[in-house]
Amino acid sequence: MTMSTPTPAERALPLRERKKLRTRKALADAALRLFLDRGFQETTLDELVDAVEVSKRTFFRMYESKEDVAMAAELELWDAYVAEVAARELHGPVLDFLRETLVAAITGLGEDWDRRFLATRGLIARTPVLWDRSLLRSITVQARLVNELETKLGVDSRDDVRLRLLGEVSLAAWRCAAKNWISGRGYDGPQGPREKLGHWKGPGGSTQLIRRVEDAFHAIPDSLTLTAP
Amino acid sequence: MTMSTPTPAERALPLRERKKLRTRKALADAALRLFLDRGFQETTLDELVDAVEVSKRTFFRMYESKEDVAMAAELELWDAYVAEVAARELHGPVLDFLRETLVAAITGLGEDWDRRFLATRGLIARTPVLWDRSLLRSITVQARLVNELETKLGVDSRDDVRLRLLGEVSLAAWRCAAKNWISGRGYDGPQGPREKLGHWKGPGGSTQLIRRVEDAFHAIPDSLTLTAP
DNA sequence: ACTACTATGCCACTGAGTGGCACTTCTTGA
DNA sequence: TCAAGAAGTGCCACTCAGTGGCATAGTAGT
Repeated sequence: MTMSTPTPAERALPLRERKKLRTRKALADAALRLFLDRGFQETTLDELVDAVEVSKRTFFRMYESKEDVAMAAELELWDAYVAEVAARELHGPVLDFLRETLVAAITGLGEDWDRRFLATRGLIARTPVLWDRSLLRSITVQARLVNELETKLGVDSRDDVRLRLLGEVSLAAWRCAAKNWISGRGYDGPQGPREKLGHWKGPGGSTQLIRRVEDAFHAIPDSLTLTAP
Repeated sequence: MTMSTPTPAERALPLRERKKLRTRKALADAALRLFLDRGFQETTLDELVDAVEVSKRTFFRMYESKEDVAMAAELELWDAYVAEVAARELHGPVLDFLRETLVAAITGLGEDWDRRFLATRGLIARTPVLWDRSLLRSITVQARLVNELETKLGVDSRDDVRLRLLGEVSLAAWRCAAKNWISGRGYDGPQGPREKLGHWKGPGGSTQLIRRVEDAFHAIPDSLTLTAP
């Protein structure tokens, strides 16, 4: 386990918690490295656990499954998203709220996350079981979001359908955005070429990801009226 | 393995195929019975396989996983849906097309399916792993649908986002519909009380399911403009 | 009947995930 | 400062889905 200079936030936590977070992070880092190197299926949990010098039992106290540790970066995003939704005031169109909040969550995660997430999505894209799990997580987070929004709006179960649909649509937009972000490098979205933008965090960076997200959200109304000749 | 009077469609198939389909069905039936009786997690594959007097190896030639055999009825629906989409002419609003086709697929599956599907959804609702798997399948079918629609429409990858979003939204509507169908028995949708309808296949029948589907699809445009005070 | 072919059975094996208990390490309160 | 007590960890045996390989039995075509 490598030592690193603890952030102020870490310092505030009791020693026990800090240690726990450190092995948690060590597991995620080693997992990403091993999986990228040898492949997800090809790497066994025992190998991962040996590399971090932790028992398998401890691993399962940190992560629910082998898939989850590979997608640790994505799980961080979802936690940030839900927290952001809970923290923000809600008024105006809910769909806009969900988009803005998602963008805010991405922005708030920093550059290190940026790199890890890019690598993670690459791994997910070429590993079917991870792809499935990622899909599933994106739907599960929708339930958490809708739950939060219900409290905020105080809706009864009658309006439920609309709210749930809205959650589904938002996460659907996310999935489209994330897919395009990884696969389509040379694509200029409806907002025109990117060179004019000025500062952005390089190819595949979170700035590009955010643009994909906004493109996808903006495409929603049009998609509903899509008509065949 | 119980014998039953073969339908004309079955008679057309070679003997080998018929046998295969029969064990396939026997597995699905026994699985549903056992899982409903003892619970999904509590029943092992070996027990199921023993009950049908088939080897475990054979089981995995029929179904991909333990989850899949429990959701056999749902898989039938998805196959029917995709087939229906492939068979129909496409013109007019694509969202309407997807709704109508889904309704047609449900209608075409018959009363036996009706009963099995109701039981299946009940099982899914109280079994987390099945719930997850069902969610996943509903997203996977979306990929198949979009694929089919792409061929029909001849769209380039630029329009892809809209088409994919449309697929996502449709399946999202389905998930809402299916959830409400199982959980909310006493709920009168926006189309008014049901007693006036005349013929329908009883509580939880596919006629009710279809109404849920139509309600959910109709709620889509409204949900997008949902606004907080 | 003879030959493809293909579905099935059998069996050993992998590997994720769990339960239980002993052990170590941190926290807390007197 | 030191003794509980709590929380985290390691070890080990176990369950059970899912797979690979090969022998066998039943089916289709000639």
